[in-house]
Parts: sequence; C-alpha cells; structure tokens
Amino acid sequence: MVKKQKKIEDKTAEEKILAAAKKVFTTKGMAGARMQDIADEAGINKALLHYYFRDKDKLFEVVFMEEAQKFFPKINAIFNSDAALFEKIENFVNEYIDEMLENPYLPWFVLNEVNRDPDQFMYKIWGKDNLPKPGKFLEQIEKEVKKGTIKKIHPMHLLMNLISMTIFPFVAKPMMIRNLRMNELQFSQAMQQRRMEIPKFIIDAIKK
Amino acid sequence: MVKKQKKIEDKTAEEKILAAAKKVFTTKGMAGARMQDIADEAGINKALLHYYFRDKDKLFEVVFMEEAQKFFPKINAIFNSDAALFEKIENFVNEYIDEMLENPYLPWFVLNEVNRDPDQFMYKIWGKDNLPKPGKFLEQIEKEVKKGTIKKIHPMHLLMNLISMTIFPFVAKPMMIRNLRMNELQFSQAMQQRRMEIPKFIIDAIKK
DNA sequence: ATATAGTTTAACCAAATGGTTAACAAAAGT
DNA sequence: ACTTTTGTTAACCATTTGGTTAAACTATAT
Repeated sequence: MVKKQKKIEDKTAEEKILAAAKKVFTTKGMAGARMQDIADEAGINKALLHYYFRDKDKLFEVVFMEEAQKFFPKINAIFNSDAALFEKIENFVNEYIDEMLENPYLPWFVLNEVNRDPDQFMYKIWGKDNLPKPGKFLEQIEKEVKKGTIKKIHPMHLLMNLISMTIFPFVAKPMMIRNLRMNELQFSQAMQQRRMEIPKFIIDAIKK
Repeated sequence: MVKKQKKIEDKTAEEKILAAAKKVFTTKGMAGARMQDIADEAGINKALLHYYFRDKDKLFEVVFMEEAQKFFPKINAIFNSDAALFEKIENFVNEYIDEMLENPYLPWFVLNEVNRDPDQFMYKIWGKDNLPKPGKFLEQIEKEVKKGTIKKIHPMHLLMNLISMTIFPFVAKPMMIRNLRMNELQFSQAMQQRRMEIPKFIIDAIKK
C-alpha cells in the first residue's frame, strides 16, 4: 500500500482538482461548470477528475458539503448557547465574516443549493436530528423585549436583519464592487469593518 | 396581415412561452434551464421557442431584461431625488418590496447575472451613460452626520445595511421558509411588515 | 373555395459534454 | 530485477442539448 505520492511540486493532483473545482463551480455554478474547464484550470487531464471523484455530482458535493457541514453547526451552537443577546450577535457576525472571507464561494453555493432543492440540502447539512433551531434565539429576544431591556421588535425581523446584513454583501459582492467603485482590497477591508459596524448598528437600533 | 391569432383558450403561445421560461429560468438558472423543459412547461413544441425567440440567449434576455430595465432606473431616481434621507429610505424599501413581491425571480436573476458577467449585465441595464450613482445618497448621509442630525456612521455601511435587509430575505426565501417554519402566506405577510420594520429599524439605529 | 400569411409540429442535425477505455508511466513492494 | 499497485493520458463513446428544416395546419382575406 502506498502512502501518498508527493510530487516534487507542492500540490498533488487531487488538491489541484479540488482547488480548481472550487473556483469553477463557484464562478459558473453546478450546471454551468464544465468538467473540461475544471481539468484545464487544474492543469490535468479530464479523465483524472473521474479517477479521483467518480462523477460531476460527487466532485461537487465533496468540494462544498465538507465546509458547509463544518460551518453550519457552529452557527447553530452560537444561537443555542447561553451567552447574552448582544454577545451572540457579535459572535454570529464574527463567525460568519471569518468564514466568508476565507470561503467567499460558500454563501453563493448555499443559496444555489437551497434554491435547487431545499429539503435535500438541509438534510445533508443537518442530518436527521441536528436541525437548526432558531427557537432559543428568538425566545431570548422576546424575553428581553418583555423585560424592557430592548425596544419592542418582532424577533423574526431582528433575526432577518442580522442575517441579511451579514451575508448579503458577500453574495452581492460583484455588484457592491462595481457600484461603489471598490477594489478587492477595499472590499475585504469594508467587510472587516462590518464585524464592528453590524453589531453596533443593531444595538443602536434596539437598545433603550 | 393578421392582427393576432387568439385561440379559444386564454393564453397565446408566446405568452405561455414567456411564463414558462420565467419559471424555468428562475428555478434552474440560465445554464441549468433546458429548452425542452421550457417547451414542456409551456405545453408546446421546442421548435416554437425558436420560432418566437431566435435562441436561448434571446429568450433569456427578453424574459428578464425588460423588467430589470424598468426597475433599476426607478431605484436610481429615488436615490438621486431631493427628498429627505428618511423619506428616501422608505421609498427605496417600498419600491423594492413591491417589485420583489410581484417578481420574486428578479433578485435571484440579477445576482446570477451579475456574478456571471458584471460588466456586460450592468451595461445592458444602465446603458452607456445612465450609470447608477449612489454618490448623491452617500453624500446626503455624510451631510446629515456632519449636521449632527444622525449618529456618526460610515455612509457605505448604512447603504449596505439598507440594501441587504431589503433584498436578502427574498433571495434566501427557501431558507427562511424552511428554518423559520413559515408557509407562502406567512412569508409574504412578513415581507409586507418589513416595509415598516426596515425603515423603523434603520431610523432607530441612526437618529439621535 | 382557395390563396395567403402566420402558427405548430415531427424529425433531424451538429456540437457540446459527461463519462469510459485501454494503454502507458511512475512508484512501491518483493 | 520484476511484479504490482497507483497515477495519468489520449482517444473514444453515448447522450444531451441547442438549433434547423420541411411539411402540415389554421385562420383570415379575397
């Protein structure tokens, strides 16, 4: 049995394929991506794709599902922790921005998948039992409202606002860059600022 | 010359094609959509698609570009009007929610296109000269900050927040519906509420 | 009626595309 | 050394898919 055939070059074929697939799937989507494009991008033969990853669907799944399965439970954990409301909001924003700065393709991929077949995708991510439970977070907001520590607001809308402000700029990145006349660096700097800006904005909006 | 061949049935073939194309393009995207799917959905022969709309690209463009070209200048007009800041925010939210409740496919389509080829898409929508100028809106925010009528906030982030909160729930609709355990009706009711909720949230966040 | 312009279809075609095969090259094991 | 396993390729195949063609059908005008 062979351990791993390390070339003199840095990357093994499998790694090159994964990186290339990530890039092509991200920019063209599952349907728009061509196996030939991925092979070219990786600088290898098309047949190798099938040697390592049986077919297009498998490759697609390997590329994205792994990351998604790691990430989403983290978010779930934040929502369900015993931390204070404002702290949860900060954690959520930070965790998400971390993830998206490292994997800019992820939110786009998730939206595509969830539009294509919500049930199957959700099942793959959360498994049979580990479903996302925004319940605790929503109740926590409700409680704070009743206690009078924050302004009256429908918990659902607060949650939507939080999620939207965090994720959307990444999804609409090309539009942001184009219309606000930014470059790549300015964009990621802006996203770094949002770690502070979003929680501040929300807290200003709801604290009494 | 014949006026228009109205069948005893309600819809003419052309209309059926447009409706079907809208549906299929929306759910599967440009690359994922099959001409055969559209023909089936419309209940007509594939060749008819090419009879009415030369090819796939043309059909795609006719379906969406028309609406986009009507809609975006409206938004631009709001940003560049002489209305007060808070009024602009309200107008923006209302105009957008109107549009997306009627054409739920639009934001998804726009994001897809803008990811595929930002420059060409923007050009098609705005034409050569009529570019989107967020400048005036951003300056207006800056001015209010300096006047001290609103809290100190980076105009770009305020704009991002506004856009994100308005659009994202529609883009991520299947996820919202699934994770917040809603049905179609509840979703559109929630979006109606957001006409008030979003401006209120923003104003609470920035007014002194 | 029948000629005409517009509409619809079945059958085809060529190109693109996902996937396979068989042969070859490089390591690893013996 | 040489056999076996793993990695890689060019050539090929089968299917899908966008698009075409020619014929048939329908409504209207003359």
